[in-house]
Amino acid sequence: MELEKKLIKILRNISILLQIKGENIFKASAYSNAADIIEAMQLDIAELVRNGKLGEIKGFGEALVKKITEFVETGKISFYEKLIQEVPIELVSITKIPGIGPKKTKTLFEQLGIKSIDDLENACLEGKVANIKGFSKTTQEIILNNIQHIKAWKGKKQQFACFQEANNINNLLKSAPGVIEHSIVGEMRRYSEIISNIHFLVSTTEPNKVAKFLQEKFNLKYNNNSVSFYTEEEVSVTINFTEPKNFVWQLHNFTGNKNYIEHFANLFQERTGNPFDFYQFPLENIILKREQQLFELLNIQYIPPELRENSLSIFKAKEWKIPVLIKEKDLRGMIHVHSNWSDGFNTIEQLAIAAKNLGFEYIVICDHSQTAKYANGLEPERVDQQHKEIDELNKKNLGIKILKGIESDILADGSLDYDENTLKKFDLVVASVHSHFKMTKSEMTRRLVYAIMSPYTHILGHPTGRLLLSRESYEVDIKEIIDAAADYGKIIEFNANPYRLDLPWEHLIYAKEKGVKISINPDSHDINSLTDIFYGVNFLRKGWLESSDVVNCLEHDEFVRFINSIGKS
DNA sequence: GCCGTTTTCGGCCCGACTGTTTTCAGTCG
Repeated sequence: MELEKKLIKILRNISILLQIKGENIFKASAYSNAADIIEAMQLDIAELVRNGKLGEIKGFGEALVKKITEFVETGKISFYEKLIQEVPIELVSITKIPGIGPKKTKTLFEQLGIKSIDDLENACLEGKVANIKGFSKTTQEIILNNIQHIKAWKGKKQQFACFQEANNINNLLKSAPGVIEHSIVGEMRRYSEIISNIHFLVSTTEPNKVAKFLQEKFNLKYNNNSVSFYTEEEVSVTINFTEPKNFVWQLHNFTGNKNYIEHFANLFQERTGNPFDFYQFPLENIILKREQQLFELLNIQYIPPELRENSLSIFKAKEWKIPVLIKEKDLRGMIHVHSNWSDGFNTIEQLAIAAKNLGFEYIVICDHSQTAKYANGLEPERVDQQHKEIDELNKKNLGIKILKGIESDILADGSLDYDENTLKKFDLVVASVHSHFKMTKSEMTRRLVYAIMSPYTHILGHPTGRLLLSRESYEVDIKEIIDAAADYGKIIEFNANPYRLDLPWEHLIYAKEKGVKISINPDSHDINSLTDIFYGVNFLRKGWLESSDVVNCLEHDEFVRFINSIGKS
């Protein structure tokens, strides 16, 4: 997939550069659209070029086929090479700043020669941006503010975006001379949503040998007991070395975060009478073979790595009250999936069969509602047509039940996107915010509570609206939202899209406390990302959820009964 | 640039918000 990744990036760059150049927007979109298709459908580009089948895929015309063929054969696209001579490639980074699109980027470049985010920051600080026509002091301040956000996000990645690199390093350590044992630790092992450092622990008696081996692959810094370096994707990596006798001890200590370790250290001291030492296991007569032994030694329950964030897990482990956390195989229902009726790539039948093959008993299709024009949302007439298709598919007995859902926009006033007659037709309604993000906290909270109160709402979709490392949550009192869901017996979504992971795990803990049921939903737009639901389970675990907290774990008939009971009381 | 076709070029992606205008261009979902 390396080839495709490179191509996707080039196509997206072409799209942005053409827009900066002032080309027809539809021409520019053709490139980003092609990139989206390659990504969503996981196309094997080299194979398609070889059999001459690329042109048969919708969205790939003569020009794109020619350029992509050139790319497969030479690794380059001459059109692109020429384009970046005309428009500096660095300008793409400026369009990533919220509120700055291609036109403003062009103006900034032409008038002030701004090419990079650093240039732009300096120009703002010098007050030059406010002097350009079309900009103002307020805009300048907003830009500066947004640059601060982007800088704070630099060097960080979403957890899933680090899998490949962590895996590569893992494989490398497997074959490295001198490595006795090794494990991932830190944020990755805890399943943090955002990763700032990929961290490994290596058991070895010959740290120099291991370091030398790694030195051949990476440009690294070597201190006594660790090496650090950056990957090609600019993620920081640390590898700590330890003597075999301290491996399990350090595995535990490098996994927990600071707050957890502080509380663990106190407990260790209290229960063993020995001072806590981060690197050396203080009890000389015991050799730890597994982490479990450590918890047994303190006479507390085993704490899974994803819970080692703070004192809560230690407190509960002392009381032996850590629950059996949800597992992938507990899931039975696939909820909130988009088909090609709105902005998805696959037909309902393809989605249903794919979900069945992943082991699911039922799937709830939730396309966009009518206000979401940009996503080809369904007007009431198309809702009827879609329901007819679902009825027919269900008659075919595909081996999976298909339910009629909708992802209804929550309008600015908190109402849903259809009249009652239409709303009654759905088996399930996910209500989500897709517009009017900039409201005051109290206005947004009132809006969401109003949507929760609707007798037709079953699930509140992506409750905070955050996009990891690109958009903050909108202003909302999330506790009040969870309280309202508890009061009205409504479900809250955990959106398993790897860029969302919304509701955040900290709030899942509160939702569980209040008895609110959670629905884990992939919000997928193609068959490949249905598996995001499995990725999401890790974060439900991080939020202390058990299978009994999650509606997707209900078998079909129970699920339908449960859904039907909502809003009727 | 792609698509679909009354096959050779017009439509495609709409509407709301924002900030800067004084009637609208640019951005975003």
